[in-house]
Amino acid sequence: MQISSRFTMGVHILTCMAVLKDQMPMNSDTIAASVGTNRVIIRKLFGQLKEAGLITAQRGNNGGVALAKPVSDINLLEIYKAVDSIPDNTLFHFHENPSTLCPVGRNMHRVMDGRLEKAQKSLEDTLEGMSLSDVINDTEHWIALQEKEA
Amino acid sequence: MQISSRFTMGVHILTCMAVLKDQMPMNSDTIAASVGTNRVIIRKLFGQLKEAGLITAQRGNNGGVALAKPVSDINLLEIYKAVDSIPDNTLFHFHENPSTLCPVGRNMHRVMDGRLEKAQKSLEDTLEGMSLSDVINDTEHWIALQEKEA
DNA sequence: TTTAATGTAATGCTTGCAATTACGTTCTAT
DNA sequence: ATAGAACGTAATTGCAAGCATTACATTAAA
Repeated sequence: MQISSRFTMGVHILTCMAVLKDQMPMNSDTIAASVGTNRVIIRKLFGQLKEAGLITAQRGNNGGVALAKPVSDINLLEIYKAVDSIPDNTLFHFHENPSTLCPVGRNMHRVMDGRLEKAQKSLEDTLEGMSLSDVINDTEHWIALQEKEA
Repeated sequence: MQISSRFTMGVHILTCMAVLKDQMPMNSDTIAASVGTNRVIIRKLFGQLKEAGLITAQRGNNGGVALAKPVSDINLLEIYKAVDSIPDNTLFHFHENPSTLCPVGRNMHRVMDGRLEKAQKSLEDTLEGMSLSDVINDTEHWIALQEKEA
């Protein structure tokens, strides 16, 4: 199985908010158009990003969302954890009913759980080392190049 | 989402084959009982493990499966790749239709693809560094402890 | 008070996993 | 030869999750 696209959508949302800041306040319609999905999907993600303290949201006329902290203080792991509701240390799905009678089945969890945690942690550590501000810089770099060409 | 339990089942199968080697040749019924699933599930995994060159299978009376190489030559990444059919570099599911009109949407793939690959690779590198023989040793260690207690 | 925005409940569609039944195929032992 | 044991595989079902969509509730500014 794959990790859901909510993660890349979450990064996309925050990048939009930073790069298109002259269009603030951003709303779910604008972002949904950029992401290519429905506004309700975006609003659900707003809720999760807000919950994680990454954005603030304002209802009402001229409402919309805004970044809650400097983008240099946000890393990709935070976004991943905010939107991809995988409980801790369960990226790998263990088969549930190994036999307690078989000496191998009886010990599989004991033997494997630590290894699975370690594998998951290396993925998460890598994401943690990636800053949202770098993603934004790269995006702006490409936009600048494309504007020069045009 | 989670990575399917086929991975942990695959490790379980190979561990059974190594640890319970006095019961060879192993068959799908015995292993299905240890894993706690149906024999057809196990046979499908046999097919994938065979495809990956990890085991051999013999039909017919007194058939069954056997390890195709020394367990010290098998690492957990091989098992993962054998059974968890995630095409290369697609552990993360990217949202499919970012707008080409929006300067952010237009560049999301360019900016993110390399980062996602890198994150996936750290998970895979960690699995690659884990040997099946270590898993088997740990399992046998626990079995020995439990036999001493009894 | 109108309007624009988020929040959320309900529904449907699709996909993938796991389990199961049933049957086909192959090989050994007698 | 043939009976039986084993893998191989097709078809079906149940179930859960993701994503999309519609509809409506709530909020707040102009």
